[in-house]
Amino acid sequence: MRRVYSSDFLCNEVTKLLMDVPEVVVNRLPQYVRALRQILEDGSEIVSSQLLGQTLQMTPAQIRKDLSYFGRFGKQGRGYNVRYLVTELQDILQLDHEWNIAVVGVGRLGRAIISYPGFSPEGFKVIAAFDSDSRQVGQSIGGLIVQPMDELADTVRQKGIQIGIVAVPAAQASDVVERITSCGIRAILNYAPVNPLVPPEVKVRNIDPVLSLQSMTYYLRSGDTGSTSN
Amino acid sequence: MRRVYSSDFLCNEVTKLLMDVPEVVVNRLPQYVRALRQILEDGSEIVSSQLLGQTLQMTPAQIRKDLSYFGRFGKQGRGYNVRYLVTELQDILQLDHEWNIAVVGVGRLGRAIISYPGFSPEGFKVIAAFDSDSRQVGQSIGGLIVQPMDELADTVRQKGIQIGIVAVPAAQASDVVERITSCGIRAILNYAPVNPLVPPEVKVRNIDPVLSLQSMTYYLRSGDTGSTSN
DNA sequence: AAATGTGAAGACCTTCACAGCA
DNA sequence: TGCTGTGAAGGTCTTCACATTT
Repeated sequence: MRRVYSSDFLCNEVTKLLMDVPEVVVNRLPQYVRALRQILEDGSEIVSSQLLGQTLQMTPAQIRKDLSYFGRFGKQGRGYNVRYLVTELQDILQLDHEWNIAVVGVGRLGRAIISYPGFSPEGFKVIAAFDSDSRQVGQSIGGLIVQPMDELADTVRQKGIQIGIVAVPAAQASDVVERITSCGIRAILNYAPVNPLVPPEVKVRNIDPVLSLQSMTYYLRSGDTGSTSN
Repeated sequence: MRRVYSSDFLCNEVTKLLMDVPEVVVNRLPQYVRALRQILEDGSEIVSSQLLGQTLQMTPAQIRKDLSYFGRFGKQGRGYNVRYLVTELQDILQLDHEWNIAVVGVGRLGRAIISYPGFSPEGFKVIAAFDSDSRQVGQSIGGLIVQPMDELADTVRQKGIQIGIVAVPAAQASDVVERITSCGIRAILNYAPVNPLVPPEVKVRNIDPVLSLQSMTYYLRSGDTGSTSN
């Protein structure tokens, strides 16, 4: 009944990519890429899960298990070829592509994002800016002319924009996210202090420093470092 | 056999606070606070876990379980008194305090953080700024005079600074985190693209938009929305 | 009747430990 | 020998489902 190639066929790398990989695992891959690039810069061509784990404060087992979702990149007894592993992970994450980004909202925060020099070396290009405030429209920010919101859909299509960054006040955020997703954009980096509702095919990452601070203050109880005196 | 007060005594709120609450639970509390404040503004005095769950895209069971780590705040058959629940959660998270913050690194990013208007309404006050570059020292940014790094320890002590924000380049981040923690600071918001190693009593929250983008691109595979054609 | 609080069950993720290979 | 890749075990978090209370 079972055909000769079925086992290998079902387990090749293409199929692995289509398998359900836990999202926590995917979220760690960029950290691996960053650490591996650093290790390469420091002159090592080979790395063990042990050593990589020390660098990233993770257990070697977790790293091996994570990588095993995508293929068999190591050599038993030796470790991983750093150069090879980096390129594989970059492929998996599609970091070889260039990604075009539109920023919506050009207030203080939006301007800082547009001028942030850390995106473009990683292949993330902010190539359009939008604002609903007509006084902002037409202004030049970091080489971009601010466009009105009703040009969003056309520009996304014409310029091949795949990622949206939301930098508008909380009150407008849900509407803006709705407009962005209805243009077919499936990845949103959201700086507004709301957790927008999106269709299941859309990924959102929220960046919210106030929430981060508010969860840390829980642990800032006076002299206590975790031990109790019974 | 069972003494009248024993159960209540062992389960009072002080004891609950000392129990080990999962960190994921603590991380959700600020979201509850934000949503509850909004609900209050919208005019509701009572809310059910059902309704709160809809707002936050969480299951009602999760909300009830999370809250149960800290006390019994609801009334069966009625729901939660919003005003009461907000104040309880604010107490738990210590959001009634004012928290003093030092920003280290006054480059583009550090300046944006110092001038960010979203911290202070939430009780987070940036009251000092430091930089290792002597050309920055002495400059005024958002009303703060940039200080040299060797004044860090004294200023932290004198001004009662409890939180540090790191906004320096990756290469300096580990050193800066080390200096900050050695001043006794136990909460760090890190904008540098590294995951610094800290003693167990120190909490770090990393804010790294590039990592967020790099994990989303994994999912941006062409027309596929998750279904396979067999 | 309606909604909480919570043990128990289930899902998910991490770690272990070892077979297998260089 | 040394290190990977991986089933199995262990641990953590989420969800279920219902007794309980208003």
